[in-house]
Amino acid sequence: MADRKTYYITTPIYYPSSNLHIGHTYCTVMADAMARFKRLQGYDVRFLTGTDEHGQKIQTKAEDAGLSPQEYVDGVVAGIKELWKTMEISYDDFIRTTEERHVKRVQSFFMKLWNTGDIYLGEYEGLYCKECEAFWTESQAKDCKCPDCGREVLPAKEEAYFFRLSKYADRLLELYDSNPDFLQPETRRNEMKAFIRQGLEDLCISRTSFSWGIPVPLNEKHVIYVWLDALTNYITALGYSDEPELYDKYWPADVHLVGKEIVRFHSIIWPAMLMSAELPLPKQVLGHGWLLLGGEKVSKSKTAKGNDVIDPVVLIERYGVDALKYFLLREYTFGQDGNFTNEVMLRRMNFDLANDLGNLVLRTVTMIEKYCGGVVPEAKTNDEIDDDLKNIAVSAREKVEQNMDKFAFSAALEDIWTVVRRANKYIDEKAPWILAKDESKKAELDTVMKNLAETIRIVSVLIYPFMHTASDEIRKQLGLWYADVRWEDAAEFEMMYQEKVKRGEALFPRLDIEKELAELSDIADELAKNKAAAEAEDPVDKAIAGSVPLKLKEPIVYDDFDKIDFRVGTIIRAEKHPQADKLLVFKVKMGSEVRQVISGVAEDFTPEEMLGRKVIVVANLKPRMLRGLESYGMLLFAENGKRCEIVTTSAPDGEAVN
RNA sequence: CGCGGGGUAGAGCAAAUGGUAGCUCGUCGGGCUCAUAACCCGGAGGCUGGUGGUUCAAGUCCGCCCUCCGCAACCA
Repeated sequence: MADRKTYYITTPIYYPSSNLHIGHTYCTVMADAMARFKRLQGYDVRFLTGTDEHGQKIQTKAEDAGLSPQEYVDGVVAGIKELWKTMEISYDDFIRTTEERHVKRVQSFFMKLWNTGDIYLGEYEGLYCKECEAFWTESQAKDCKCPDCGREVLPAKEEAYFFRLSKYADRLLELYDSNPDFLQPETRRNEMKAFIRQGLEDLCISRTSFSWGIPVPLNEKHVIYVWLDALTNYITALGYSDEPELYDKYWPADVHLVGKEIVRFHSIIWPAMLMSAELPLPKQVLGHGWLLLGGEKVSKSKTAKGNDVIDPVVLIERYGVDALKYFLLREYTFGQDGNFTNEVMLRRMNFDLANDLGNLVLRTVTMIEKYCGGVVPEAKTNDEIDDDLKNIAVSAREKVEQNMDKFAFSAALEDIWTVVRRANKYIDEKAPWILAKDESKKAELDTVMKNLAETIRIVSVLIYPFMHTASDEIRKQLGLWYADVRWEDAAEFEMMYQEKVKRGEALFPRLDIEKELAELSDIADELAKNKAAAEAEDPVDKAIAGSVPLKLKEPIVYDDFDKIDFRVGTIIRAEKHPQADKLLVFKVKMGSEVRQVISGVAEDFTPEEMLGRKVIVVANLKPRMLRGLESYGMLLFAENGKRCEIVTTSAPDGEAVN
């Protein structure tokens, strides 16, 4: 057998600092669909995913949890693998950067770059937090405060190895220009070009400030810092440097599928390192967009936001893997950000899957059972409508291929759905229930049933890369259980003969969207609570996790706040208002000025209790008459409707409060 | 002047190399009863953010303006 063409596709290796969310799922689902598509087309596919397990953050997290870093990542990685199993991700290899095969090959790659002279020892300068023993960049450490502990960070230096990234700027620009496909979509390429033009600095590739990493071969004080460790996974997983069989077969990769935020690393650092090592470059880097929640980026710390449940496991339990995959691939256009809400998801599932596809299969199988004794008949007639259906069904395959070549999953699925919709329309045009009433129309009725069966068979092939379980179920119902799914069959119309159909359960049950929304909302609340309970070792973290937003008045801007003049004062006289039960009349000394302020706190405090107390006064409030006496300001109290506390301070009288 | 991306029917999104602005949902009206209250047909609804240019022709190319949003070296 002649060697089949190979296809090597990768996802990023994910950072297991906690469980993965719908965004990671989105990326991996795309890679999986592509891998399955290429396999169906006959390619020899290799699909790699994995985890990037080293670094400061992991080390710290593990310490907090009282585990060794390895124990910690083992736990998280087990969860990730479980998720991919649930999602039916068909990866061929899962690489962990803590595996021996990776460690030794990274060291070998490091030495390769060292020997070319592209690595040198220098000094890393950054903002250092002593407490956390971590370096931060200026943008991370806002206002010179450590983003983790909030303490001050100070400029510091440490010895570090550097890679001569700057040397490759011109070659990278040339790569983009001579090979526009290398980096897609185009907007990402423009960004990278601009980034390179503003000047590349050499890249720090080692650290001494933490130890959870791969040791630098020449110098055990250092561990290899993120990029050289992580990016090389794409070749170490293939056996680079010591087991050439897979490497020779699959490298260079056809596609590195990555999120837009790490395009830079894959399209600048990675090719530069490969150039230095004189290895072939991947054929393509594709940067996809993000799923947004209410316009914000999804983050690992959220399993749900508002009412939207974004824990893929929950969604799969309720709606199934196929429905979730379909939604992710159909709803969003590759490369662009898209908004995730429960509602758009449920609508997609209902309209496309339940109403269009599921219903088509059901009504067809039902009619074949009813009108043809459950056996797919032969086509004995033909007219223009039949031809139109056949043409649309048979020509979809090529359109899907064209769109898949561009990673336009959404458009590819749309192509498939034009077939589904045409089939539904075909039923309406042919009205088989009328044909069935007239014995003389039996031949035409048979044709309709046969053509529908063939069309659905084609659909079952076309959707296979996206929803193989649904595809299998359709084929089972059509009596095609005996036949393998073959891509080329999607271009053939006459393939079925006397298959025995069998009506099954609804492929995609129709969802009551209102009801689902309400239930998902409850689940979101539940998840938030569980999360708070489960994760809280540190009482502050617990508080943060359990935090529920306060119900507040309309937001104000700083200028509004700045208009208020708060002053510190001392109550030097306190007495009851002669004409009001609830009011106390105070004389408040604020530095040079003494003024009268009336407060409605007579039910909470006696004049004696208030005398001599330090208070905070809203000093520029317009004076107001209260039962015949003027009040020149207000005092601050904390209150909950029942009980009242003075807001106080020990600062000198007259001072401004901000 | 840091870099970059958007602004298209009520909503959410599409529109290689410029050539009658499409899709899904919603809405209004109709059809059908095989089917998961589903399916099919038709209508209404857009000066494609604004403005000035290039062109026989601009959502698409160029200038300026308004506006929303990402990124700035460990978040898919």
